[in-house]
Amino acid sequence: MISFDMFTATDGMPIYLQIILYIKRGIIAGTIVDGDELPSRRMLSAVLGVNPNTVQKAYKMLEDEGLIVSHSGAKSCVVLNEQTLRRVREDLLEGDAVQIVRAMKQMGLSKAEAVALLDKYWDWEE
Amino acid sequence: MISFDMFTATDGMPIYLQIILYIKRGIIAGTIVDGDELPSRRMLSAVLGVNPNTVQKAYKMLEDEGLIVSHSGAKSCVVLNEQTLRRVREDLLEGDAVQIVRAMKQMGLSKAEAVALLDKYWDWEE
Amino acid sequence: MISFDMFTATDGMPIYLQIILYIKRGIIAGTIVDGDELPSRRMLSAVLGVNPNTVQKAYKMLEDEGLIVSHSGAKSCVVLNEQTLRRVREDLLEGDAVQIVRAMKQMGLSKAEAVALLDKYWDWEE
Amino acid sequence: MISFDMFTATDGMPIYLQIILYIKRGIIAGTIVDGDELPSRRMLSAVLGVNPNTVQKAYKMLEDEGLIVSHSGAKSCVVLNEQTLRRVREDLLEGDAVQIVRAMKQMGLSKAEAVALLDKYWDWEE
DNA sequence: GTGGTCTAGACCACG
DNA sequence: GTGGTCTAGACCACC
Repeated sequence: MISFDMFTATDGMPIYLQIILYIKRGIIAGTIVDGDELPSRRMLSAVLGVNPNTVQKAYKMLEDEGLIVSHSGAKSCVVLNEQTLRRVREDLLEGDAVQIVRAMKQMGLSKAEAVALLDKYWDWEE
Repeated sequence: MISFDMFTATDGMPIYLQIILYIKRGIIAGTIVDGDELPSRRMLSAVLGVNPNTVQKAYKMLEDEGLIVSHSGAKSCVVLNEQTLRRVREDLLEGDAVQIVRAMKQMGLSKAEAVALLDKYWDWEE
Repeated sequence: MISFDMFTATDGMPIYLQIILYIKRGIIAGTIVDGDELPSRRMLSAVLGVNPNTVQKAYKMLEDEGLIVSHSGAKSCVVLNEQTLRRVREDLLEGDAVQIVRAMKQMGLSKAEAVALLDKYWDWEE
Repeated sequence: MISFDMFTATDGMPIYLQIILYIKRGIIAGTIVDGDELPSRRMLSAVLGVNPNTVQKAYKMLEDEGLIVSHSGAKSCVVLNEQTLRRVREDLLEGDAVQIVRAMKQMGLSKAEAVALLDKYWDWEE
């Protein structure tokens, strides 16, 4: 069972997109693997403090994308093969990296300053 | 005059928040300084391809936050002192850094891998 | 024993309401009379291709309405007296008629056209 | 502009389906013709006493079906050609008639009784 | 003002 | 318990 304890709200990004992001990142990290059961809509919504419907929307989009399967009355399961895993990995890594670099450049940081910033906050705990 | 040529969409974030974010990053970068004139609402909306009302909303929130002043009939000007500049800087840098670190950790990257990723995409142009 | 072979879906109406409706129409038609045994929950659910819980819900509501009695371990029986029968009859006939008339009027039919339409489809078998 | 004063709630049928039905029946009746403007989401929702979102859903499905077109900021318009009009007409007339006949037969009415019922309630006003 | 979308809460059908 | 859907309310972007 996947745990969602690290999840926190972020900016103005819609919650359901954040949930999708979180799951995809877990897939990339290898903490979510083929056959894993997702937490139920109710449980996850309770943990995140959001409406079950918001989780439902995220799960639905993941299902449409072919990353999970849902059957009424049964838990939703992650279904991954080599190809989809690679696709998710490339999309997300590149997307995140590009966005991060753009943000730092807009703030006028040099590459060295960016690395220093990363280093500074890496072990920062909230 | 501030130029907005680099503007690009960011996930599901509302457009007016993206505009605010872009301006704040420019302030941090030093490309926007105290006394600068903001482009007119109609010009900026034309450049960004969005509705003038949307720009208006962003400017209004920046004004409420005390970062710009608008005189009716005249251009809007950026108003910065040491204190507000530092506040904006810390808010944004910290917020971005925390978000970046969380994303990379969720993907299971080590600090070294994160730095390598940053390095790889830094000079990447789209 | 009541038979349910004609049962078909009706728009977006919840299934348990359709079951209730079907039984009430049978009561009006006289095919279901005082003292009749209802089919068991599992048999009816098998015949209709729905979940036993759904049938259970319909029976429960009919029981609350006083139209049937259930003894644990025994079959459910229909309980009708003159008064309840008349009430059911009037409610349903009137409800259906009003709805039918409204539908036909909304489609711009005259009374004669409505009767003609009824006549045309009365002996129509699917 | 189409008026919705005759609209009333019906059974367990979802509200958005009722709205769709109402509009389609108006099309059949000829009271709604090609090029007509639909009432805005807010206005109609106020008249019907439902949430704007419910109307939105009905309009969206009608748009997907090709019966209306919507542009953000402008009113939604009905778009009809001979072919779609005929399709709507046949679908609805047949569907309504079949359902009406089935309901009446389930209640054990003869054709004559059905016609009499129709006649009785035709001039009935609520 | 307009339409579009996100979040929320309740209910239905299923195991 | 599970997932699916309908209704509700608020906000965003556009005219």
